[in-house]
Amino acid sequence: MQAGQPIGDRQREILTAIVETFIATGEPVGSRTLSRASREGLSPATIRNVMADLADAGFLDQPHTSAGRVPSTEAYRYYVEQLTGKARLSQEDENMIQDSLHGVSDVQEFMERTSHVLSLISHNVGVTVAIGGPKNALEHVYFSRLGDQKVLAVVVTRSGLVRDRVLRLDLAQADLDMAARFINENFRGWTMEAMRTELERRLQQERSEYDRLMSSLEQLYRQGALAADDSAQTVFVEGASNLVAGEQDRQRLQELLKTLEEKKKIVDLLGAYLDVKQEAVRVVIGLDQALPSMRNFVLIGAPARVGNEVRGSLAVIGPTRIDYQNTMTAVSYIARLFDKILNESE
Amino acid sequence: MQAGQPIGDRQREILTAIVETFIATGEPVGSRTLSRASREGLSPATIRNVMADLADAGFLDQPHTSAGRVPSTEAYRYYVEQLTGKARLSQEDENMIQDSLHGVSDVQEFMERTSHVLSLISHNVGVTVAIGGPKNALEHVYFSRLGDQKVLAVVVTRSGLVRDRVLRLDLAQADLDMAARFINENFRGWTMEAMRTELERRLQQERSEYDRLMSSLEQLYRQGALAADDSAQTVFVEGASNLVAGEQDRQRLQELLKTLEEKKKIVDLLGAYLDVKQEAVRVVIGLDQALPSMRNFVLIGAPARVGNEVRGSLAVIGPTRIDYQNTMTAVSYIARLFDKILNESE
DNA sequence: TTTAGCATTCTGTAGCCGAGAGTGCTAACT
DNA sequence: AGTTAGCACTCTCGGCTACAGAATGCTAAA
Repeated sequence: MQAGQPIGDRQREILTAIVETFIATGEPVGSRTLSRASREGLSPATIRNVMADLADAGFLDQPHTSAGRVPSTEAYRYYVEQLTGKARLSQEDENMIQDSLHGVSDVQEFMERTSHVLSLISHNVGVTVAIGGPKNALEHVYFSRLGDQKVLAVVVTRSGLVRDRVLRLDLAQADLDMAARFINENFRGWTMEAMRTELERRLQQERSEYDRLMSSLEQLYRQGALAADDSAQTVFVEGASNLVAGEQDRQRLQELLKTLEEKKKIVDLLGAYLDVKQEAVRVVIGLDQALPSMRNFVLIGAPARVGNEVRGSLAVIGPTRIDYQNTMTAVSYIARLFDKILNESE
Repeated sequence: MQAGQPIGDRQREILTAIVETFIATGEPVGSRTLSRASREGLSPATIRNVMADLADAGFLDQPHTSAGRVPSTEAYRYYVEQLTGKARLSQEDENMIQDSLHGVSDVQEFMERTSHVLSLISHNVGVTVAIGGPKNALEHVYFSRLGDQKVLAVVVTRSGLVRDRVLRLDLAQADLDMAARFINENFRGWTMEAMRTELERRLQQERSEYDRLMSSLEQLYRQGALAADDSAQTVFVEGASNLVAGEQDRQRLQELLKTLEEKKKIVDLLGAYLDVKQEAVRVVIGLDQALPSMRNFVLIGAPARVGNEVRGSLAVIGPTRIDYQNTMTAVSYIARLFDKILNESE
């Protein structure tokens, strides 16, 4: 068989068996083991032939001459494509999710709990990012003078997301109140994005005449009082301790944990791979492209949306040797749940 | 020398040397090494005698017959007591702290960054807890109906802490506004604690006559709309990856990381050991009392206060073999900085 | 009181051996 | 042509031994 050729039935079957056995045991798979497991009762020798072909085609690696075979990155990709996706969550896992997420009503909390429950179910690292999208509708703003040069700005969106930030500004409470009243009266219900462009337009236009209100607004706007919403991303990483069992090399383990501690990298990772437009669960095999420390790691994730609006993303990060089927089902289940639960509250 | 006796000059000197060498190298310390390092030029034999005494007194352990000595828990305690505390932060560390904490103006953010910078400086785990104390003065409340059965409650305190929570309640926006206005007009500037007791009193008193406002208030109060402030503790744990290098036993390493993931345990730990009344840095040697997985671990922490009010706590968690002097100075430095920086903003 | 010397004890590493597992190839079988 | 049995070969891993190195404890001398 040539490298890169499509593979036949028997090869597919054996490849699948190898991947599954390796995922289950973590040890290189030999022809004898496979022969015993195969329901067609093929002899080890036959299987060896097939394995040699698969190895030529780049689906199998061999740690050393006389060891069994280990699935290559390609093999995992192929395996995942084969997966029917019609598996169901175990009752136990489903209960766990329901218990954990029941009654939650805001994105932040949902994401926090999700990362936890994902780590429990997958026995790997659960990762979630909550995003305050620019499409959120403004509900209410509130400014409060804290002291010299300090102003607290609170923005509440219709979906219940609350963002606060402290600005360096010296405005009197009266001016702040005026500014807040202006915004609340004029922009309630607008999306954050629209509100900001409109506000900017007005500021431009009326800049000439010196106006107390406009001046306050300008200052607040420039300091980002109203930008608080978009790029605010909160990252939750849970279950990093699960990696200890899987990773033998201490050096690598440490790098791995360190990477997970860098929130920004996590945001970028999810951002890069989880296509916002696509709803389905995405499986990315071979994370070392993005994060060198994550050689042999995979990402199983999905965007979390309410209706058409993306509010964050959820994923499991784990070694290639992960239970794809189960993890995918769990991720997809929770992504749907997200929509269902949070849709009510809008 | 009897166990429990006070120790003499030479013994103290040698004990200190042992502790310091062990902290530096991590290997059991032998008499020859010590003899070479000792500036008095004592012979190994002499030192062996002293070491035998110290071992009798319970300050030294011996991993096995022909190994060097290792400081016992008692030895660390003694060592820490000896520490003068007049050490200064290295310029480098000081810069790192200043860069990291400069311009921060709220407790949450301060704590988040502190845990990070502490982990960098100590090469161990930086842990902080931000507390919204009951003594916080109320600035403003805001209620918003989100949809069926859902109400968003936002509480802002004078110090700029913002707490939001979603309640299951079915009240009209008009009722919510009325309730909010009532609270804002009557209780602005009260401490959360005082506000709640007074509110409860009034609710008791006027329960008989059915009043729309009172009913709304009661429902909000019962659902914890105003309790959001006290027990709200946010935990930041940073630098767990540093433990990988130090801990050999994988099993233990995993337990350790798992423990650090349980936020509640961390809160309890800091709560139990950091005496609110005491200002100084506290060093707790032997954390296994509280957390069995933390055998051979120590806590170096301090309460974080603004004026007389405690707003959180910060600490480093690491193995007994930690740089006490430097860590203590850093913790104490940041604790003072906390007061200084945040005092301005009130 | 301190030191030198020495027998003793324990660890860690290197090397060796044999068992076990697996492959690849060839030749026989269906 | 596809499948299987047989066999030589390779590589890992666990156990065992031997040995060097580091420290100790004790005794006796300075």
